[in-house]
Amino acid sequence: MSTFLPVDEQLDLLQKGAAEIIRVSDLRERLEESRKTGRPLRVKAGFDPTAPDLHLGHTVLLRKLRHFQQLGHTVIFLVGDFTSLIGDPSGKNVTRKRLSREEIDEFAKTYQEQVFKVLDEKVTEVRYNSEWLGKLGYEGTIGLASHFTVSQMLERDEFHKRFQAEQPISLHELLYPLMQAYDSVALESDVELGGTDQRFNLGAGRELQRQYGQKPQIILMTPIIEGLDGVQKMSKSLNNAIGINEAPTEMYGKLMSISDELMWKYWIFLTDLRQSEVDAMRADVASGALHPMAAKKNLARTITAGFHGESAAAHADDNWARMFQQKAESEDIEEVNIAYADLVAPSSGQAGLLQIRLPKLLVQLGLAASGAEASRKIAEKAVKLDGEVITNAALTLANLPARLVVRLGKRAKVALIGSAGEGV
RNA sequence: GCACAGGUGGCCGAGCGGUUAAUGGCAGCAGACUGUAAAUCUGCCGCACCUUGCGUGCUACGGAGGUUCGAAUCCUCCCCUGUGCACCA
Repeated sequence: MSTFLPVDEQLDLLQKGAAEIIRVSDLRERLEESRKTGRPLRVKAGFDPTAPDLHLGHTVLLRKLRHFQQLGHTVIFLVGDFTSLIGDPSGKNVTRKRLSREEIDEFAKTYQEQVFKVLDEKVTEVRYNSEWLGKLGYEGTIGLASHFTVSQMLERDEFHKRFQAEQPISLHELLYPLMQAYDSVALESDVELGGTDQRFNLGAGRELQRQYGQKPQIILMTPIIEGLDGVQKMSKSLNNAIGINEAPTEMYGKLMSISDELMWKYWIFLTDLRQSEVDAMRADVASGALHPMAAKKNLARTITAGFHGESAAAHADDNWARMFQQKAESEDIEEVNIAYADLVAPSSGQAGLLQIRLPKLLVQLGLAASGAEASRKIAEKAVKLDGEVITNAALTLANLPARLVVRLGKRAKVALIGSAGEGV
């Protein structure tokens, strides 16, 4: 049953956008064997069910998994629930609290909802590593640990750097690579995918499989892509990420804000275009045949459509053009109901005058983090009310149920100020 | 357990008794510029209040006390990190 594509075609797709494959020749060999016997490859990728808020950086890996699925191989979505069960006090989080079974299930569920925006749910095998790690016990753990030496562990760049910098390394952190490696043994994986930052852990899997008499898995590493700033890796905590659950207009707008240089990477890692197609487009921009902004709009639209559909992407496209190219207000800015009482100065409640404090309004709208910050922004002439720059913190309203378009920098919101306690 | 070196604002890192809400750098925000950007330049970058003033008050340099007119800076105890030594059923 040779339902698999010729090996060269499979390799062409799989190699696109991969940072590194260990080793390509092994992958070819294994693909040939699979095609001959009709046995799909078992392709594993692990996920911690702790931060179920995926961004485009995560989708680089997911897209690659999807490619394996498209070629008919078996993708195993491995939930690393065991590490969460025992609690992980690593890094700066002093003590990440130990999660309950229910919490893990909840996280895993929301994780999968997001993952299956890219992966095909019907053909994905979902597994939990507590299935085998939970049974290992102390004895099993020691046995596992005996396969590695301390200096092997310290070869890991992360550990090495921390050791050199006299930063703390908790003992249990050394055990995580072992657990991940054992996952590969338990699943008898043919291929494991991970980010380039996972190199060490992925390699540990190969090593351990060899010691357990299995053929070592092939490693396919996907690059860590830069976030909106174009320098640091995309990460929610660095505030440079595009979440896959973000609204179409947000997603589109953020994509438009990346640098031209970064755009080409996004084309390769976040769309299905082949390398040759991207190269062609890049040549067109270089020659002046294609405006870089047009290429970027196309990118923003393509990616947005992948998560929200064509019509939502088209709408985001129009909206962006109106907001930034024509400098008009967005069609669908968020409206926020605010109680009048929350906007007046606590001390001077002047009767008759509908006077409010603008800083309070900005805070209520979420446009400023604090009143002090809002006051500064007003002084900087960064705040616009219905299109007019405002420099005075005190604001008198004409009548009470009021509607104001408030803009601070790039962001704008509509304030609906109600009369009494509870908004409009 | 002992010794030594450290713990400063989101991060890195100065300051080591007083014009210090605390030099710099990074990150962030805003303005200008532009093709939306990026790069560059400029301003801001603890919180609250209003009289928006080079205003008033509060909070802040691991924690708790203490010395002093005055402490991030000196003392005591405690907590945490690293390094070395010791110990190790």
